[in-house]
Amino acid sequence: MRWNELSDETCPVARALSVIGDRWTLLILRDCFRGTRRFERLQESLGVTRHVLADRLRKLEAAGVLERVPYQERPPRHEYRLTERGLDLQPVLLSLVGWADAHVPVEGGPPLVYEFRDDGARIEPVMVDARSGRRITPRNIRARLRSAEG
Amino acid sequence: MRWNELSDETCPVARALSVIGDRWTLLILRDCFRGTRRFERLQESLGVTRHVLADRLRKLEAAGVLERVPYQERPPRHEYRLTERGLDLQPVLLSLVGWADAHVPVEGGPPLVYEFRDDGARIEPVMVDARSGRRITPRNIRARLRSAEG
DNA sequence: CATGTGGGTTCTGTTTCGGAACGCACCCCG
DNA sequence: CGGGGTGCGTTCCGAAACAGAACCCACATG
Repeated sequence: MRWNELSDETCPVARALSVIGDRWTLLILRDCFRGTRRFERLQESLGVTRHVLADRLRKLEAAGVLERVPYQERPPRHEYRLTERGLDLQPVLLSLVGWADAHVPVEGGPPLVYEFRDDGARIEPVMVDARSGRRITPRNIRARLRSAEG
Repeated sequence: MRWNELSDETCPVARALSVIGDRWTLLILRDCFRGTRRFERLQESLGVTRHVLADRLRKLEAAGVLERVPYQERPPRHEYRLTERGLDLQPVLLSLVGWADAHVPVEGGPPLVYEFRDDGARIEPVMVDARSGRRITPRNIRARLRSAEG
């Protein structure tokens, strides 16, 4: 299978990965969530080659995850900002962080923590069902094919 | 930066991606969550080359995400099963699915849905704070560096 | 003995990547 | 005006990863 054929797949995991499944893409997005928006800053933060960075930013823009916003003319300069679609990737990043802190830890505990903006309360992200609020675990849910009517 | 140097990074996203950031790895894990456990089944389901599949399975086993469980001797055969560490990746998969269904949809709506095993209630996964139950959105949380004492 | 199955390894040619240099439009400084 | 700095890429080359296909081996079955 060619990598860009993934977007034709029915499976939602495959479709998501066709956009963000690249090695560097999630690291770029991590930096965007941190507030890094400019090419030069991304490049020095990530250590990725400029060529690859330019390519990924173009693809993320084409996918509607980032948008180029001009911040000056003459010379034309712009920054890359997360769109709503990009912001919606936050759960993916948070899940990765949660998993890494639990299973690939660094000594001294998690180097960064999340807290609510309004009251500073520490956050421990978990997945629940939106309606019932019930906790989702690997064992208490199952997937079901929604063929014609679900 | 070399790809396998990622595991030395402090950033938890980078550490997670050093394990599962490969193109194929999350697709392999998706199949494992579906119950596919054997080399031959994975290969035909994914369309990945046998070489790459063998390599990724070895790496996932080394990372403790999958384990080889023998199911017969003579000839020795084994299957790959998710460990606890692997099962804990479920939120990552669920977030990807949620994002893809919202932003890279297929016509006719999501092809598979999740429900609770005990009562069959449809699940819509969202992230909340484990303690307070408050919903997590891209805008209402912030990250904070935990330098010495957090 | 021929065929099939499960689980790989070995080849070869194509993509992709990393590293470094180069290009270009502009600014500021003297 | 000349030289350096900045921001954002593009071009080039050798190295790594990949896809596709063939091959291998230990069995089981007929």
